[in-house]
Amino acid sequence: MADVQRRRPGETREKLMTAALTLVGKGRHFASIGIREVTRQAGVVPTSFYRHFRSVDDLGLQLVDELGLVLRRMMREARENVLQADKLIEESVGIFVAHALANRNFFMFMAQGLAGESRAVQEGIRSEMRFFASELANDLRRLKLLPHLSDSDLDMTCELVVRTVAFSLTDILSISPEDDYQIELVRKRTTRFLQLILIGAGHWESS
Amino acid sequence: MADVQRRRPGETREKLMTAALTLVGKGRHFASIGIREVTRQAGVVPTSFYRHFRSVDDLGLQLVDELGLVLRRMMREARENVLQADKLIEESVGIFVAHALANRNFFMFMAQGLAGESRAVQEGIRSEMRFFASELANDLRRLKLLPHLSDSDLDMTCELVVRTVAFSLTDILSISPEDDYQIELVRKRTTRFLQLILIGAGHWESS
DNA sequence: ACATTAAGTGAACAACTGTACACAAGACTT
DNA sequence: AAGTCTTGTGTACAGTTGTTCACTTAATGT
Repeated sequence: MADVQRRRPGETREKLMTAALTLVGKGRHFASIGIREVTRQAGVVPTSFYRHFRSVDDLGLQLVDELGLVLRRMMREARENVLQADKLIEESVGIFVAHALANRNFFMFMAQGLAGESRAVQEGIRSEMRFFASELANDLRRLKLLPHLSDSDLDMTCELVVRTVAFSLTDILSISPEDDYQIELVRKRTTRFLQLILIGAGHWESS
Repeated sequence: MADVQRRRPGETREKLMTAALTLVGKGRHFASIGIREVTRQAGVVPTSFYRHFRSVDDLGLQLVDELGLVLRRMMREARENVLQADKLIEESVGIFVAHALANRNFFMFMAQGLAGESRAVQEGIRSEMRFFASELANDLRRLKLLPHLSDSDLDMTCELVVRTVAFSLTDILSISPEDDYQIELVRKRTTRFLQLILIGAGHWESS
């Protein structure tokens, strides 16, 4: 009945994934979302879900993959726009905040997943963060900043940077997106956090 | 029927709260826990729940209060045992890790709540962290460490310290509690994070 | 000593959940 | 042109959920 199957392939799949993100964006926690709820939000019959995902956790895993793409886009933009080293931190934080606001639902999913129910999702997000940190370390190495640090100390520093920024996510996401003033506060504070860390790294002595 | 009401007052209430924590400890996310599930775990009839809590979120709020007590106990122990300033970080991290392992469920609840479903719980945990950070700042002020920092810069530093430690929670809690080796790794890494931050604070110039 | 309250119980119900099954029709392969 | 695969649909069902209600009994206050 109705119009069946004149959609482009993968459309329902996308609809289901964005539906899940939408629910998360509305304040629901991913762990408490059910199959019927997602399909309802997506405007699809519950059975359709199984055509694309084994379970909600499975959908979560595929969301992590897409999250990886979002993070890579952000990284690329940062690399293109951050030119002078002296404004490096400020600009990077700015780009991060902008992306966090633009992809609010995605980053909410990320923040939730760090202590979420599914071990696999948890590990996936953690792994994305590690990747991000190692890329950051490569960039800093290439730019010859912090040249006195050993590789492992540089890795440690970048790990700490990434964690600090990730924690700021929970700040940003708990603010109403229109509250520019609060957002600005978080931006400044995060910048100072990173400055503090990099000053520490500058004076760190790799034994 | 059965033996009714020869328990001491508040016993069922406690049973319900520990039941919720137990479920969290078993890997469930707090946001996905229902009333019936809690009462089942507590060995109590579903209706009893309403005698003590309005909803699961309400129970969560009361858990946050108890979490505050746990954190204060930890703080006290740290204050009593950390004597020489040079081992301050190492010992503090050690005490933290020990408490995280001893009160695993509580700290899991805390980690979950930071990006949880209930706004109130979220704000509660955040507020506990702020309190902790400000107490830490007071201690550092009293000990005359970092005397060159302005009050607000010291606050910022302590905030960063607390966040870093809190993030380590997700590391610790994702490790099997018997895996001493991995725990030791997290302990060492967290210690280095804090050392890096404090070195940064040592060279920070409050404008 | 008696009335009130606090804290427990069991039965009931409508709403919702995940999942299985049989079916339809466009898309792809040969 | 015919057959297979993929994707979407509707129906069905047993199990679970939150919540209400009427009840019992120990504890408490006067």
